[in-house]
Amino acid sequence: MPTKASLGDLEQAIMDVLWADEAGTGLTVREVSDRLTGRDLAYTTVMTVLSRLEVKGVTTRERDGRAWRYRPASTRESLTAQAMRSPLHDLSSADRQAAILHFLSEASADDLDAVRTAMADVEAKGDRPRRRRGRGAADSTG
Amino acid sequence: MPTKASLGDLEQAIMDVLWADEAGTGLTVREVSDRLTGRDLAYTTVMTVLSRLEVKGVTTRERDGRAWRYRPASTRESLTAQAMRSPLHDLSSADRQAAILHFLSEASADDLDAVRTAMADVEAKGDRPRRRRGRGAADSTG
DNA sequence: GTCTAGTACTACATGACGTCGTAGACGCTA
DNA sequence: TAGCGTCTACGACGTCATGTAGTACTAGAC
Repeated sequence: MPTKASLGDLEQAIMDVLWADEAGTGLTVREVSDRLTGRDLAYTTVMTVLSRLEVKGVTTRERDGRAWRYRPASTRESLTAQAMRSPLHDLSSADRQAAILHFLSEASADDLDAVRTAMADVEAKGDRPRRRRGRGAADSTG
Repeated sequence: MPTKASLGDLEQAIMDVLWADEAGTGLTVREVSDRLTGRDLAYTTVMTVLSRLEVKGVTTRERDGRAWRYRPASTRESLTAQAMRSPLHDLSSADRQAAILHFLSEASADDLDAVRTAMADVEAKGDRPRRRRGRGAADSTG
């Protein structure tokens, strides 16, 4: 898996389509292509990007007859979290702390709320080995 | 000012040198070049990268005789914080929350401590009622 | 004038991405 | 069995970011 999970515009747009798939059975190239509104791309373009995404490990695919069905390899929030973590990766502990402080000091009120809520959640889970599906923030996106 | 502040390896290494400059008066190309240990680069290579960094807005420079003195345009933590913020940029509020939750749920104990401390700090400073979208993204960072 | 140390400008390779075209395989149908 | 439509595999090309560096020009020091 790539430590760096930054995607290009089209790659991002295609991941959005994949993440929006309610059924969760995955989408064929044709289906992704049809749902990519606003862009008028050749079928092969979508296919190429989907393949690259699979090579990067961002999607998985299974055969469905002659076609492939693509699914996101991870949730949007997981990928986002990974992208947030990545800049911290090579820093010393002190630098990480400073960066986190900086990050929070410039965060919006909404984001700070999210952090508070999440911290409570994480601490609740960490303090006791109790397994409790909280608040539903974790499963909004498949 | 690029929203995206991801740097290449050499760019990063050069920023490290710049950040390590205690004097704070900035470094010339020659000085940066000399302090870049481990790499045996042509003077012009360093110069080129320093110029690009300046174009990107990551460094500033002032004349010192015929030479330029380069300084980081922002602190390491500021740039890192910006890089952490960037993946959240285009997400809906719900997705941001989910991503933040995910980020924290996989953070190390040290990082969680840092978050706690930072939260306390931030809250102490901004004691006003939340719910406000008061301070946004205004910083020297640019 | 000639050195020397800087800068400016140009260049080239590689890799990531966006964008397709072509060739070949598979299944259905006239 | 020959077509036709639908897929995939592979290859290609343009552009942009990065790493890397050469050459030309310039301002002081001798």
